[in-house]
Amino acid sequence: MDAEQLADAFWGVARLLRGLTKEALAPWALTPSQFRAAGVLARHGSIRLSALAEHLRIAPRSATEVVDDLESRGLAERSPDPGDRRATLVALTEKGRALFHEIRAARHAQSADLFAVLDEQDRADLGRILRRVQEAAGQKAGPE
Amino acid sequence: MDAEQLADAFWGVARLLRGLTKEALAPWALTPSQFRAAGVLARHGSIRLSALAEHLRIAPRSATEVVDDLESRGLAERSPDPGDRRATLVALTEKGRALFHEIRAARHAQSADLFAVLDEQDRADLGRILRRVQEAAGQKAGPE
DNA sequence: GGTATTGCTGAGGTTACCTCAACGTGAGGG
DNA sequence: CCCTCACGTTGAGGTAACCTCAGCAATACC
Repeated sequence: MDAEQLADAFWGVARLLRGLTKEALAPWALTPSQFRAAGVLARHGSIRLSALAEHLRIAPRSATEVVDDLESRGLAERSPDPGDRRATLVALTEKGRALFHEIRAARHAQSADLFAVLDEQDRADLGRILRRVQEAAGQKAGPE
Repeated sequence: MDAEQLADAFWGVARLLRGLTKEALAPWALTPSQFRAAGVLARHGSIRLSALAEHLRIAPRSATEVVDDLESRGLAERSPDPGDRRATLVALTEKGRALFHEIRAARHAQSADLFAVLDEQDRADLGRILRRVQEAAGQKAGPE
């Protein structure tokens, strides 16, 4: 199996997954990048804007923007970092946490559907193979 | 292996591939979308703007833009469709074809590197599994 | 031959990023 | 103690890659 074909097959599935995420997000009018940010906040609790940017692998300035969006919708809130008055901490509000978990469940159900055609063996193989590719490329973490 | 984890592993590898393409394109200052369009033109020869848009799965108006870019760099050219004076045919120039093949070779080498950690069995499994997921989702073609 | 449709493009909008410069704050050296 | 330098965030402004909507030819249909 040739690398080119593998890459092609890859993009096909990637497109499917992107479609699913978009679909799961549509009812709540949340954009994928807002959802990703919410995911980081859900995992890490109250963190600095710059730390959020690092997790998302975007520039700090861009994190400001995503947080603005989430904040304007009451899903996240800023608070001053008590230990350093330059810094701002960001955290999900109760509403944000609830929405995040709701969407995550919907998306989970969808991707489960997508991969449901694979038997347990194939799923395990797929996971193992993907991880090996990532590790070999010196890639530690997935998309946070 | 849980669907969520599979999706995560997936995005990790997808990000790697995206990085590779960007890297291969950088020396020639070609954007990914221009490269994709060039690929369609390389495969299909002289086609209508609207047909190009379909292959790329973008709006016709957006194809106009990509073709503008390629044309301004001397990589593609428009010509009137002899059979329908409303339509415009687009094709790569000689220069465009040469550049496309050069970049394609570079990118091929890179993705071969990325998948080189896998043995033949894993590569075959990966290809088979990805295809099955796509077929089950009713997805015929890869990204043209 | 009048009406609907098709193919392209100008105008203008959106999303998700980016860089650069400014501003307040913190930290280390003399 | 103060001065300079580094850090954290944000305003201003830019970019790529899309989008829709409206307009203008040219074609197709009845």
